Amino acid sequence: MFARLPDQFSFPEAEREVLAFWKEHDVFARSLAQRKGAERFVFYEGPPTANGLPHPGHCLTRTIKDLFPRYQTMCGRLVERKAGWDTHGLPVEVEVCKQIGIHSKEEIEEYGLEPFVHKCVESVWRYTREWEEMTNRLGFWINLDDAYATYHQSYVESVWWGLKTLFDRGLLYQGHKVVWWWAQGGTALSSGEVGEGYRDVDDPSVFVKFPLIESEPPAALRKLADGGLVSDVTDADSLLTHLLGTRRLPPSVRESFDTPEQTLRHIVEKSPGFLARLIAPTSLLVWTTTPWTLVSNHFAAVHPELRYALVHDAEQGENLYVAEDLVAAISKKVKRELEVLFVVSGADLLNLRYLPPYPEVYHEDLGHEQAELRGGGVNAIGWRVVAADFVTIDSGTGLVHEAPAFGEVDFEMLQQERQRFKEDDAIPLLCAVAPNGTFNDEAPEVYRGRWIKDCDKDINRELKERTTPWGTPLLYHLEQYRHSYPFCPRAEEDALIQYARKSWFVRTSRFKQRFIENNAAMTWLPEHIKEGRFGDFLRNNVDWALSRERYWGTPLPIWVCQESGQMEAVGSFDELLAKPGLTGTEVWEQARAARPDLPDDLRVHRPYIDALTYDSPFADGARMVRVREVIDCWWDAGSMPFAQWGFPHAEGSVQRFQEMFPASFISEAIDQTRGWFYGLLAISTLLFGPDESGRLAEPVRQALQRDGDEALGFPQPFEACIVLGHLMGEDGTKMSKRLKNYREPGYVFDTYGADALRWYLYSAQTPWTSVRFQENAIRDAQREFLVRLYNVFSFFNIYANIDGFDPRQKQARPAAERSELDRWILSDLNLAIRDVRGHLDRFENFPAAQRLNDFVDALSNWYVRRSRDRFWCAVSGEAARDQDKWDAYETLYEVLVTLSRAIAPFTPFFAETMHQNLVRDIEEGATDSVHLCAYPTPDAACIDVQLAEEMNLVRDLASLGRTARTLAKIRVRQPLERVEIILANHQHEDWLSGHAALIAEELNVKQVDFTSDADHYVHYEVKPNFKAIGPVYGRKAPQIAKALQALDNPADARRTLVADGKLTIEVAGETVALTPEQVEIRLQPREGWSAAQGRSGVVVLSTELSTGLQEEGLVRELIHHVQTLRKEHNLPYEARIALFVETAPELADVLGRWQETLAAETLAERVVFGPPEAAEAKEVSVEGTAVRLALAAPAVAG
RNA sequence: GGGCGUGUAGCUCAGCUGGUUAGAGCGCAUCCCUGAUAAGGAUGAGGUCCCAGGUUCGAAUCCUGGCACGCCCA
Repeated sequence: MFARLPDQFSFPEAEREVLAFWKEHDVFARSLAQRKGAERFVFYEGPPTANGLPHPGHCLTRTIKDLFPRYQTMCGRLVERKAGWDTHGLPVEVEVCKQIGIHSKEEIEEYGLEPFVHKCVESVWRYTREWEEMTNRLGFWINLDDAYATYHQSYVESVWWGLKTLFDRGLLYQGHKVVWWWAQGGTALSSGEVGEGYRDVDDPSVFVKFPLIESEPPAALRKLADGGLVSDVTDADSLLTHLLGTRRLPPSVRESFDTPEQTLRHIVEKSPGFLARLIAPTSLLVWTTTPWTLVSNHFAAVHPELRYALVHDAEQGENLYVAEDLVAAISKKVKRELEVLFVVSGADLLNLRYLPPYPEVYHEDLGHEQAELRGGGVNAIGWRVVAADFVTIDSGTGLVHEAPAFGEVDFEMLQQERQRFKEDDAIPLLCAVAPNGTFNDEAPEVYRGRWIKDCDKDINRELKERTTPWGTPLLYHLEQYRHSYPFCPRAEEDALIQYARKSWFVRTSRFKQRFIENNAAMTWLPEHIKEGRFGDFLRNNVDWALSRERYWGTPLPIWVCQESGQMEAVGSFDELLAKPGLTGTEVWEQARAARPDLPDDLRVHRPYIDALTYDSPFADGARMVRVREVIDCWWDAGSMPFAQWGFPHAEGSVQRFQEMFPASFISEAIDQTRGWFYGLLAISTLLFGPDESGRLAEPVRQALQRDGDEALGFPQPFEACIVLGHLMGEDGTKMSKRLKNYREPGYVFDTYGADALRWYLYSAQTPWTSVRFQENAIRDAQREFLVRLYNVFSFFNIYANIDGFDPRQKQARPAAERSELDRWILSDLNLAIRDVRGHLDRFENFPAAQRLNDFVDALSNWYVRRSRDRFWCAVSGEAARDQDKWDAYETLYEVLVTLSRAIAPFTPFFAETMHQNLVRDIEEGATDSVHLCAYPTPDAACIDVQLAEEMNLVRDLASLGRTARTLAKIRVRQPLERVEIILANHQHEDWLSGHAALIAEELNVKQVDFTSDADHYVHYEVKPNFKAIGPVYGRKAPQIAKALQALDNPADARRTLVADGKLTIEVAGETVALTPEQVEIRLQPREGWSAAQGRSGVVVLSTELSTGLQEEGLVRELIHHVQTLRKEHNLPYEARIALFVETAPELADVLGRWQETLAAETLAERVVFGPPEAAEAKEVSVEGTAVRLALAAPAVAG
């Protein structure tokens, strides 16, 4: 006996039982132990932060993360799953600040670094319990007891080891990073803070000349400009070369004419005085809204693809380069005509050299200095034109003044420029401003010590006074410009500035090529991430800004000599403790004595680590002091492949790391592209890959005891990654606690269960879709799959028990000998398993779930429905019939057992419920849990593709028959004499003829005929199969279509095609022979027939009703009413009744003749024609005739 | 401001290596079943595949531009 399923099955309740079962039997641990020594499938857990409550988005991540490890485990692999927590960084600090009601860095320091850090470490675990509860309830199997946490000492030391390795490899350096800087407060602001403080303000908009440095025009050219004759010129070519070299002509000009003389003549004769204007002195016209940054000018930027005009200003007798599209606007501003001499592209202007407004400031360094380029050759290190694609023509001149210290994009431009040079520090960073926002000693003396913005006016005045070498003022135009600009949200009068701060960087850009190579080997879902968002990010790689001027994070393990400024990195805590003359350990000891509950891990954190100083190896008597920065918490997360094991310090960590690298599979949401995904790739490539000379880092070779230099596990560091979309609220906007526009996970678990949520997330859309998280969508997904499957399961449960089916008895025949329906469902089961495995092997949960859904639909709506009679009929003793019954039970049993395993990774709870009921309760020594079973393997012997095709045809024809009935308004209850089926394709006709009974029963007809010549029922349409014709006939395809449409007699054409295997038609004077594959025959029922057409053919209904059929229809109708009445009376289905029927004599007469059927179908022991005796009667209508019906217990009536 | 993605039925989403009847579920309408039963099933209506150009014999699918939304970076 199978345990009877409850009358009211509750998924959430059943799931809680399953949870208890898993716990009691330690199933997760056993699923791992069982695979000991097996091939590994490596999973990395991207650490979430536990200082906020988990929401549905986290459920999505964990749902996807759970599926593939479960599946791979069932496929025989060992899939260890170590949990992890991200515990450092700004989010934690912000949370703590909120808690104690403070805001700024100053306030934190006032509050005290030590108590602040204590609060941080407490805050880290604030919602751990909720996270663990969600994880467990969702059925996400991961080892939470052995979780890594980024603040643990062993983790921190691993990160230190990595950083020291990079430091020693010269990959960690101090540089600059541009931040929004509150100068008065001396601190950088986060983007969120900056966003709060935008206001509209007026700033000066300055158009200033940068005079080009160029050689004097040759005398001959001047002579020509003064009216000389081209015929007198001896060397036209050199004159042209000069004009081209000084960008006075577009590069293409030489090609326009045959000889240099002709070219020159063309220029001279263009207009009177044209050459004279052309060779006038020239400036770049540059635009800025921050005059104070002009002091630190380094470059002028153009967009290489924009067009720039050289215009002549007759009033000042000089030329200017401006963007062509802005000439008119500038001309309007200065209220005079500007003659466009010619136009070039921005690319043509690159590397032109100019004199900046304040050349004296940096003259020594920049004036003439050049440096070697990586690709050979040299270039000036400043004061020249560079390319930048952020230059626009929205305003200004199309040429932008660049002071990289004061603009993020400008600084990035500098970094890219720097990469072109051999020496990393060939180009300096010019910065005439001190951190407090005043000009420093690099600025002209008059400005030093003054707040920069206050100097704008004086600088503008000075620009009027300063002149070009030919004596015109540098300032070309000045106006006010209204735009939005950020101010400090805490000190509203203080404008923020973008300002380059010293910062530590990792030289990732050196490894760009290796990142790209590693990425090329990875599998991304969806695919576009690979070359799109992620690939783009890699191609535009800039060095990783590692350090943060904050408090709660992995301390940057670099100590500086206070005398010499030399530095060294420290790779572990022990290494630090062993340093000569180490002092400061007492600070931690005292803190610990005062608060014994402080975790040991804190001793590697600020402020305790800052207290540790030691003797400098670089200068006698000097001390080594740690730099104050902590590191970006993304670096922590990206270090997890080795840091989760405490590699290489912790015992056994070297082996663990090697076993578990690289990952086979990871998955997180799209926002992790530049976070965790990049972190993993960058850190492992830098650390475990070869450097430029192809060598592995020495500490890595040591730790791994390797002699060779081959990279570790390629591709690094993960093979496949599913990038998830974001879940949105019910209303399509971002989920918001405040708006309450989504259901909490707990509510979903309690109402529908974890399986329902999981199935919804797997089956409703591809996982990268940004989808609305809607309660009814979860309910629908549950109904469509889980409830439907439950019904089949429950159906089996009821009847198997009634008939005493016992799978151990092996009463069924071998599958190959069972009925066609059995073989069909077993075939489809195996096909489904083959498909699902294929999808899951490729990490495609959505099509896999769809396939399972389709299978359950076929099982419920065709197999069980068509098999009902086999289950219902009583055990008869008639051998063949009983055998068929046992076959059916065995088939359904096998299907359900296999299915429970196939769905186990998706809906682990319900799969377990099925397994317990169907297998474990029944068989002695059966596997305890479905999750300890092997994933089903498709059995090729069971797969019958032709049968599947044929059964689909039957289902399709049945559906067409129902359509025809609906169109004819004849309900299925009314039996009909026959249907005729005209197939579009006769391939399966023989087989179908053998299954006419099935169709007949499904359509409630007495007879099914297959008609091949049915011209009187249908007309034919011969259509081209474009997919086959297109590639062969190309542009003739539409003509063929036309010719086919114009066929006089499509029916004949069809016959020809069937008989000859080809159809010959005339197309544009040519003869074209089409094969059956190249055309498609469509059938249309002719008018006057009750018929329906589909792709497979036409089903024609015979609608004539003989008296017998009519009567049978009336009886079925009455039976329907009686059954409804039975239900209204809540009668148990086996209850016997007495039936009273009071109606017109004609109908009573008919019913009388069918009394036996009537009585049998309604379980009536007595049928009385006449007024009801006791019970109240119900008025119904049978085909328009009134009937009074009543039921009574047979005894009462007796 | 830049990059990437998305836009398909009333709703939520598939499809999109180009092929002429564009799919599913829900909802809706009509109906069936009443021995899986506070379930189950059938049938139908419903679509300018965001807009405008282009490539092609042929575009929801490829290209360009625009609009809207989202994400990331500013």
